[in-house]
Order: sequence, then C-alpha cells, then structure tokens
Amino acid sequence: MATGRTHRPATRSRGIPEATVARLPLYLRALTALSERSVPTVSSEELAAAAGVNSAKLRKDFSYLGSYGTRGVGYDVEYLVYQISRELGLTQDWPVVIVGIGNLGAALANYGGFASRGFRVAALIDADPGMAGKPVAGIPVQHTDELEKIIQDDGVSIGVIATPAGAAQQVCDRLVAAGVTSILNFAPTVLNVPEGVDVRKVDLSIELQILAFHEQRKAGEEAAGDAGAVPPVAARKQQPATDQGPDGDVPAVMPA
Amino acid sequence: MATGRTHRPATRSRGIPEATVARLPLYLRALTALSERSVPTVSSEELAAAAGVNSAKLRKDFSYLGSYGTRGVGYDVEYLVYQISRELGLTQDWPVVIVGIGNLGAALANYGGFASRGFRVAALIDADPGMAGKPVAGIPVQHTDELEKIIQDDGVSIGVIATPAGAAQQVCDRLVAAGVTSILNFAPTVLNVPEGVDVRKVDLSIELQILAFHEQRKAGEEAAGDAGAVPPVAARKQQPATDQGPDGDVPAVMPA
DNA sequence: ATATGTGAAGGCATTCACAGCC
DNA sequence: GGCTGTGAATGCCTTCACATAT
Repeated sequence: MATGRTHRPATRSRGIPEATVARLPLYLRALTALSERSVPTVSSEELAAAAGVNSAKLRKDFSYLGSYGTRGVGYDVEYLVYQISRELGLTQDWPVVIVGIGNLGAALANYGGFASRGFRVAALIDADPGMAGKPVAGIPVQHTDELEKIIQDDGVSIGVIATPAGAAQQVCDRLVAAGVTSILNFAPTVLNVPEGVDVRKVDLSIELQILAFHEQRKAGEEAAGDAGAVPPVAARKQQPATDQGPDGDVPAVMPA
Repeated sequence: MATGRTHRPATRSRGIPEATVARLPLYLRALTALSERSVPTVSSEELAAAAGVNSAKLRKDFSYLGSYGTRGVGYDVEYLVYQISRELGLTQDWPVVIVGIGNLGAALANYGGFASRGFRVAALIDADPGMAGKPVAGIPVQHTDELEKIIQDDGVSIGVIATPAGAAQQVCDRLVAAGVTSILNFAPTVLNVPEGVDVRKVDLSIELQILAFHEQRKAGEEAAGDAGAVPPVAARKQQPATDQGPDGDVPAVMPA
C-alpha cells in the first residue's frame, strides 16, 4: 500500500485484470440498487451476495481500483458507485449506433438500460430503403448509405451489429473504416478487425449449446445408450455443494 | 499416474474444461460452413482461423474429445461435425420455452439459428393476457398460467427468460419448480437458483460497459504517447477525484 | 470486534515446442 | 514433408488466511 494517501487510479487503471473489468458492471448494478434504497454502506460480504460472487473475489477486485473501503466498516455506497462509474468510463456519454433494425435491432433500440447509463443511441441504421424514416423507439431509421457520415458527425466510437450473419463483416469493415473502435456483435459470425478494435459478441446459439452440453451431462447419469463407445460413468459425481457460482462461466467471449 | 503413459483410449468424455466447451459451438459453426461447401478435410490452422482462435488452442481442445484427426492430413469435416454435435448433446432435440414476449422475446422466437440445430421452440409465454393466442413467429403465445403445464407436458428442461428484470426471479423460480434445469437469462438481474441448475446470462448493458472501459483507456492513451514516464497531468481526461467527492453527478438511474 | 486489503498458494487456461504418425 | 497430439512452461484468476486498520 505504501501510498497512504492520494490514490492514483489513473496509474492503476492500466493493470485491472480483464476478469475484474467484466465484473465491475455487476457490482455497479448492485450498488445502484442499494443507493436507491438509500443504504449508506455495505460490507464485501453483502455486496458480493447481491452481485452473485464471493466476497474474497470482490475485495480483490476492488483492491485493483484502490483502497476505497474502511476496515471494520465496509464500503460507502455512493462513493463506490462514483468510482466504479468513473473507472468504467460511464461519467461521459457514449453515442452508439445500431446497425440492422430487424426484430433484434428494434429490441435493442427499445432497451431501457441503454440510455440509462452513459449510453445514447445516436442512430439506427438499416439497409432496407423501405425502413428509412420510420421511427423505432422514437428514433428515425437511416439508410446504410449514411453510415460513414453519421459516425463521423457524431463522433461515434461504439457500434452494435444486429444484422444477419451474411452482412456483418461488411458492416463491421465500414464501421471500423469510419472510426468505430468498439463493436458489440449479435450476428453469429466471427468478425475480423484490425489491431486496436475491440469486439465482444453475444450469441444466443452458442449459449444454448453450452447449456445443452451440461444438460446432457446431467441426464446421462443412468442412460449411456448412444452410438459410439460412450463408456459408463466410472466415478459418479456425487452432488456435493457444487460451487454453483452463477458464475462458473467465462464471459461469453473475449475481444479478438 | 504421471509416471507411465497411461494408455487410455479416447475415453475422456468426463474432463472437458469449461473453456473448451464454450468454444466447441464456434468450431461447430465453422465446420458446418465447410461441410456445406463440401470441403472434406481441414487443418487445425485453417479451422482455427475460421473460428477466430489460434491453432494450438484448437488442437488442445480437440485432444479432450479424443484423437479425431489424422497426422499429416488434418481433420475429416463430417466426422468432426458429428463428434462435436454429439458431445454438445445436439443429436437430440431440446424443447425450449421463451418467457417474456416483448421486443426481445419476439426477436429470439424469430431467430433462425434456433431451430436449425437441435433446439425447438416449444412455447412462448407471456404474462400479458392480451397477448395470449397471438402468433409470434408462427407460434401462439400462451399465458403464464400455463407455464407449469407446458413444461411438464413437453418435458422442457431449458428455459429462456426475456422478461423485465423485476419479473425474472419469479419466473425463474417457477421454471425451476416445474422442472427446468438450464436457464438462459436476458434480464439484467442476478438469478438465484438451487444446486444443479445452470444459469447463463446475456447482458447487453454489461457488454457495453466493458467496451466503454476499453474505449476510455484507448482515448486516454492517445494523449500519453509514452508510457512509464510521468505524463502531463493536464493531458488526462480523467478527473482528479480521490476525495469523497461531494459528488458531482452520479448518473442516477438504472435499468428497471 | 469487525471487516478490509493483500501476499501466498493453488487451479485453470493458454502457449510453446517437439515427439509421433501419416 | 506436413500436421496432429501432448507434456512442459507460462501466465492468469481465484481462493485462502491473516496482518492491518478503524
């Protein structure tokens, strides 16, 4: 600790582990709920429970941000909300464009949690000329031709791709060429991007397949009958307190 | 155990690491594309590129499934498609219910990749009586009252929650009580489930916040051309913060 | 007395690099 | 020669357990 005073978040922010960054939004959500109930302080134990992680992990995570707690007491809710928001970059406004206004794109445009925290839908873009001008979630859809102009005019750096898989890479290329450096991809495709561009993907189909894998495992406890040489289970896994952790999972994906 | 070379035939359906399981769907998708183009074999290098991972990782992943490749040649596409499908449990049909047919639920119901591979939408469920009977994606929406009956009648073990955050835990409890053991949660809430139930979550807001974090870091780096040296204090966009912040403007709000 | 902050230990996952087989 | 399969090395993340602070 050495530094008894003067935290230096800027210096540390460089070294926050990815796994920790991925949990900060979770803590922030739990803290915001506490804040709305006017709870002044919270212990690592309580907050961890609310966020669905264990307390040691939470404390370690917070230690990367700085020493924001008080021993023997806990954490000041408002202060932590502010610190995490700042660390995540939510104290500024991020204009976002959504490309592909089908069912999913419309759902995203209507998603409340969007505007609520730092993000603002700057534009909705679709390739169908018939959609141009139509308002979705109160925002008029614009044609793909306008893509570059929109991004440059509004200084958009985050793009959401909700197009069919076949169009995704092309849209991605145009977004990147126009200046977007972070992409959230809902299309079931691997996107190729140049160095320096972050991509995160959300893939329904993959999530379901992972669930199916575990589901099959659960079911295959007494019926092993299937093609191939699926061997009988040798060591039965008793049902100990599976750490269950709502978390045993890795965030769906990592940046390319 | 570590001494000899435990000659064990490809019989390790048991120890597949989570990280590997999470990538199998990716490989499967790439392989399916190859299969459709009638490509007979593929090398780890090519397949890895298509899936967006590196080849050493892919080979290691496949080694957990067994020795399905041929040295000097590569992997047989059709054979691998089958093996991975089987491993993921996709050779059987998984009935799925979607609860919460708002914008998002409708988008999910319409999502093609659903039916295409092992999954079948068994029912759409919504709490709004006004929606009952209305067809979405060709499937009539049923009222929440029917939830238990549907799950039991169809033997549903996978449920998708696309309700508002406030309703998610309640829906989750009912799904679990009725027999569902795997849940895909789109609501921005931590779900509490008993042991043995798997939950995976998809959270737009969290993904955006993670992107914002990296985006902010990129922006902050532009100004600091050189790392390590003492950067100009004023160049940082970061706020001084450090003290109990009389606050400033905590962006009040939060989703649902 | 109580709860944080953190070295140290232990577990996983990724990457390396080469032996083994075609 | 070419490419897979895999021990070994490396690095990251989690968990433990306790010194430290209020």
